[in-house]
Amino acid sequence: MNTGKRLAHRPVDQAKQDAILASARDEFFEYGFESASIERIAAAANVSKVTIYNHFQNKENLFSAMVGSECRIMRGNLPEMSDEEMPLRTELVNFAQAMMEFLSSPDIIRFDRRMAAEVERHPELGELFLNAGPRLMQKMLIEMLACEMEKGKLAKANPQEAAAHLFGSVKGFADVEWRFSDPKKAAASVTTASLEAAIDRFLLAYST
Amino acid sequence: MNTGKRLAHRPVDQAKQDAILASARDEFFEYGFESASIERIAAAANVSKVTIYNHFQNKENLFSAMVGSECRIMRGNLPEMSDEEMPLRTELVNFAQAMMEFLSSPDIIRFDRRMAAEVERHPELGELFLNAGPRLMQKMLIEMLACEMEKGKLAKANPQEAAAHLFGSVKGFADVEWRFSDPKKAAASVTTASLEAAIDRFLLAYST
DNA sequence: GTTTAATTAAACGCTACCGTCCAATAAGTG
DNA sequence: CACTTATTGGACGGTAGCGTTTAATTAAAC
Repeated sequence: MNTGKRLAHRPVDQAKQDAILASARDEFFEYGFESASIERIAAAANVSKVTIYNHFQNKENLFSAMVGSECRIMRGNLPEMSDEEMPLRTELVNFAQAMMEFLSSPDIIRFDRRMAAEVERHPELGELFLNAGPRLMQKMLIEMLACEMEKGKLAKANPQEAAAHLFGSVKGFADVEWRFSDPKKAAASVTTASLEAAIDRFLLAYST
Repeated sequence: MNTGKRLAHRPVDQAKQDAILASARDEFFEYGFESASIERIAAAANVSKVTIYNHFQNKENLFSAMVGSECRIMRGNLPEMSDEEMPLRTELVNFAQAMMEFLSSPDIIRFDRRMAAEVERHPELGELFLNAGPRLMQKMLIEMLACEMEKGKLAKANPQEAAAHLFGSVKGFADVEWRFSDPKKAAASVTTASLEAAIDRFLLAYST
């Protein structure tokens, strides 16, 4: 009796799978879904085209798998709340800083730019992305603010709204510039000072 | 002697030019630059392929011309400040409302989604878009707030920063949802109440 | 060493599009 | 009318990619 494993076979080469997904990411992000070439992906991954088709059936599946994989990675890299007790302002500044650094990183911007276009043809991947990134960050922020309201450090208010105000104020016009201009130039425009100014205005608006 | 006009010729059919640009917009926005088909554009515009090449030389030029044309249109549709005197809060709410309606319109979202992707390959078009839309709106807001600060209705502060805070607070998380989820669903989430809440917090943070 | 499945290289038929060329026609001006 | 230019349809060579097939090779399990 065997335990469900097939008995004699050559196992899948996991390294190749990873290489395929990585090449697929580069190719799809560079050219977009429609004009990405599976043959280039295969070549870049040092893999036969047939191997790709064996595992992913077609372009759609490969793209979905790639996006899923990238979402998992992004999820793991999300900025986290620190556990230590610290003054509210410090806590907010730290979070805002981590958030802006994350959002302005080249990988995220590339992901953002390309996914925005592909969502029209792949709506379900838009939801996947939202749930793996933006909505998670939103939830973290909401809980954090709700907690501070509970503790009386912030005026009682709708934490969902407060999170939107904080998040939005900190971003300001920056994200638009990131998306449509040279990210390097745009990223430089976010200074610690401008970030702290946003936090301070927020604290003023939500002071007890 | 003639005035620079050539004397005997068949004039360009302007209606055809417009049809070409309109079809180009639909095609490029639907498929992206790389996999848009000039032959489909020609067919959709009821025009011969040669006519397109006569006027736009190649795909790049056609794309640029289309984006330029769309930017001109967008510029004309930007929400404007009303001239009438009215209470500050009313003024801000009106502007915010117009802004959100503009930003969440299907045309703008489509434009935004596609341009984000194409900017990597056409950086100059990103600048064109920024200057025709976002940066203009930013400038309007800055001037408006600077003016109110001058009048003493708002606390003296950096108007550039204040504009970022106002703009960001009003948008909140909405634009992310617009871009990656079904715009119809997402647009519904922006209520007058949430909009007024943002304005009121802003007024609190910048009260004199 | 035998068996089984993973992987490969090469080629195939098919479809699509780019950018160009040509000969024919249409629509205005003088 | 004659003239000039815009526009057309069709065809062309060249490139490129998809998804499939085939026959051969490889790597592990037994």
